[in-house]
Amino acid sequence: MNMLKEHGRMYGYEITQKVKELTDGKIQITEGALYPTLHSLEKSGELQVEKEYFGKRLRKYYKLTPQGQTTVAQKVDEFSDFIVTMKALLDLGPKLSNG
Amino acid sequence: MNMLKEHGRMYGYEITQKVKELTDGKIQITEGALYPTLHSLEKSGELQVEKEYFGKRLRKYYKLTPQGQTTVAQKVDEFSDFIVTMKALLDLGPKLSNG
DNA sequence: TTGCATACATTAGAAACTTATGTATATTTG
DNA sequence: CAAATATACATAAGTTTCTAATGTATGCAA
Repeated sequence: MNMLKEHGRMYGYEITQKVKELTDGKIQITEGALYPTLHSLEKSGELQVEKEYFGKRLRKYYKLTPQGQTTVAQKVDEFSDFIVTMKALLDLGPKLSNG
Repeated sequence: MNMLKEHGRMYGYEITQKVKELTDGKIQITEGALYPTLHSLEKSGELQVEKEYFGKRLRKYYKLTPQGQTTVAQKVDEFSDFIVTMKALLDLGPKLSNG
């Protein structure tokens, strides 16, 4: 969801490729994980979908709703807090101080 | 497992309390998650157990085997890498640089 | 024309968690 | 002193969420 904030709108396959690219292949989002999640987020009003054809191939572009933007900001904050907590718990100071 | 490295040996209930304390209550390890994991790690040779009685109450003290120490170091490294990857993916530079 | 990439989707099975329950001892509090 | 809470172990049912597999179809390159 965070990427949608930065990229405006993206379609499923694009998300899998972008994440793979940005993480040097370390994180691979499988279709079985992604598509049900997108459907679920759409249903709960976090995402809005726009169907478009690229040639004869369907693309479903997803973008954040206002509600989705709030949720993203909140989730990213929570994740930041989690990292801070884990650094304290695992004593990860030196290795991560310069990312 | 990382805490075992630092504390030498700990028993299950102690682990739940220590994690709660070190994380200001943000992470609560439930018994249903902890005990099966400890049993599994013991079975796979990562942990060694020493049963002792404190009064009439049994305590099972767990400590890392040499194999377990290797595994901990490896897992902590993996987690550090993961955080670095996620910082890049989520653009978390400012908030966590001095986390 | 065969294989790989793009693009969607679902499903079976596995893994890992939460919540609830169970047993028993020890301590604190009203 | 009784009741509640804390200590200390453990298991089990149910949920969530992931991976791996499978399916359909188009586009492109070897």
